[in-house]
Amino acid sequence: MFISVIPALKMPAGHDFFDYKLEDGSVHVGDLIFVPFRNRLIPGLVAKISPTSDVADKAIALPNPDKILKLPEVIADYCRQAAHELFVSPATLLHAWLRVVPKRLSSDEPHTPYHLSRLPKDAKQFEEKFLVNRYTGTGGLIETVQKEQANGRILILTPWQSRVDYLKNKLGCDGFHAMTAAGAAWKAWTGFLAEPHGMLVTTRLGAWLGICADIVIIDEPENDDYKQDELTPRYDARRLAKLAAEYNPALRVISIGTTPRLESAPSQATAPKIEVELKIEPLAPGSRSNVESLSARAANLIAQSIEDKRSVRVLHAVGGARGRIRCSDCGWVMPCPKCDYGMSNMATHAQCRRCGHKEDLPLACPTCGGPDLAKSIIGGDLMQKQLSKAYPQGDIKVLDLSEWQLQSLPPKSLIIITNINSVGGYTEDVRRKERLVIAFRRLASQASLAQCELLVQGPEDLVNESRGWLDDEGLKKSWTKEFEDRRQFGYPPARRLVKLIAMAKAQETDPITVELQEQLGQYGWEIRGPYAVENRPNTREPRLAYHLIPPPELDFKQIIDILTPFSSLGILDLDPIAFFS
DNA sequence: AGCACGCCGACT
DNA sequence: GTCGGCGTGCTC
Repeated sequence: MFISVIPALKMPAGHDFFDYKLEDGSVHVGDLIFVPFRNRLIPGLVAKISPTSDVADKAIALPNPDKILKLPEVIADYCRQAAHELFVSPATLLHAWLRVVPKRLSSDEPHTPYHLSRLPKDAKQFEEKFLVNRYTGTGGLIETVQKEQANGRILILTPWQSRVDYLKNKLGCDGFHAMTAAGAAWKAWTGFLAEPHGMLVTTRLGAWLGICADIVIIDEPENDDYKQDELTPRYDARRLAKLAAEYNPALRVISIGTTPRLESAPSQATAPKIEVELKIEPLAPGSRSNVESLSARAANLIAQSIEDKRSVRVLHAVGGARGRIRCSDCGWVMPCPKCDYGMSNMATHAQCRRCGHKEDLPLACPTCGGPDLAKSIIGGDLMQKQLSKAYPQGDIKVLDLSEWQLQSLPPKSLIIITNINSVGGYTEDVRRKERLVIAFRRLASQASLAQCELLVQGPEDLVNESRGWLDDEGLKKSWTKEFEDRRQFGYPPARRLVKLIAMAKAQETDPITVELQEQLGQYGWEIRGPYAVENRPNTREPRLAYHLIPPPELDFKQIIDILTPFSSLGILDLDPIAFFS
């Protein structure tokens, strides 16, 4: 007997199985076992059992292999298909999923996780809900979990680590994310598999476990953070859940969002109206208060709230003391010596927001000798100081975007967004509006649930438009306009755009462009680029990004098959989140 | 001979 | 992607 194994290690695309000769003992497809590879034992997934092997001469003989876990048989095909779509080897994907397998395993006899073989009566495989109160509301996540608990094993996916911790507590179950220690994470997900009615909360990291579940619940599916866009493999947890449902027809996927996504087909979904006391304040030079970045109106509302003994929360995306270290005389900006990005003034030191590098604060401008290096937007720490001084008796907190995720809003407080432009986080221009609308609706929902008053400052056109985003009609209008813009410039979701990232320096006649033009251009593909990837730490190799736009008649499968031979050129991404980096 | 380094190809 | 083998060239 020969067994074909997917080893859990990084390996270039093109490699599929490694065969071993089974001398005695029994294994099944889906078993996770230890196999000898080079000079070590590594975990591997049994993907095929066959009496013959094409590489019988190379196959190492295995006497009774050590079993780690038993997983459902279908996981082998699921892993191979997902790897195929991602242009990586199944081995690389399995390695990314399993991460660290403990050296010492518990002595329990492993058993295959049981799951349903068909959909429960009257259940739909895909359900989509849109709610302002996604967690504790009627039909919300917590109610859904309680209702479905009897129906099998439930995997809950959420975009952020802080949400994992929040939902774990709310639901009283286990969970893990990238910051969970390896042993604890292993225990969490293997424990989930051991229990037929298990519950687990995780981020995109654990999305593959959906293939072992009966129900996957996706929290805030409109959030881009479901997509790993920095490392390989660049998988999208939402796609993995959908693929798992194709391989396990009994798997149900329930999505609970607040804002329908900008999609390639006009969405039929209705966005729930967010009822919130919204005040908008266009940023104008004349309306400053004595606190930088806050308008006179904001200051008035703060004073009023303090008087009424209400809390105040200010969302300000810039951290530290100053966003940049900029000379007020000549405009010099302190660059990071490592990656050239502008450094931020963190009060005690200068720090690069991109690569984290720290430096001493300069005393004067190295170009002109000017002493004032504070000509830049105020940071949250300095704003907090100014506010605490102005309103010493009030409960005022200035929070940046990441702190905001960890805080719950005091009921009936005053919420101030210093600049609506910053709530979507850092994004390339193409997707700025989309991210902004989704983030704004999320913030407005939070404010609505805590019955807060919301003051939004920002550029006049944006703050004026923002009120419309709160209801379905205004949102559809914005999405229609946004979709039309994307169509005009040939960006997703209006057109499919495949990103290729290659390790190469820009040069006059680029060999990759020549190859792509020759091989794809003549079949109706449009090739754009290369674009030099900016802001790379100078210790890293330079990279080039290309856009490959397939002719519209090709479907997803055909595109993958055509592009597979090009995967050796670099990283291919069928569904990129960022286009130029 | 002993060692560092870099290139190349195989890994079952 | 990673590791080991092997050739090269430097030093003792």
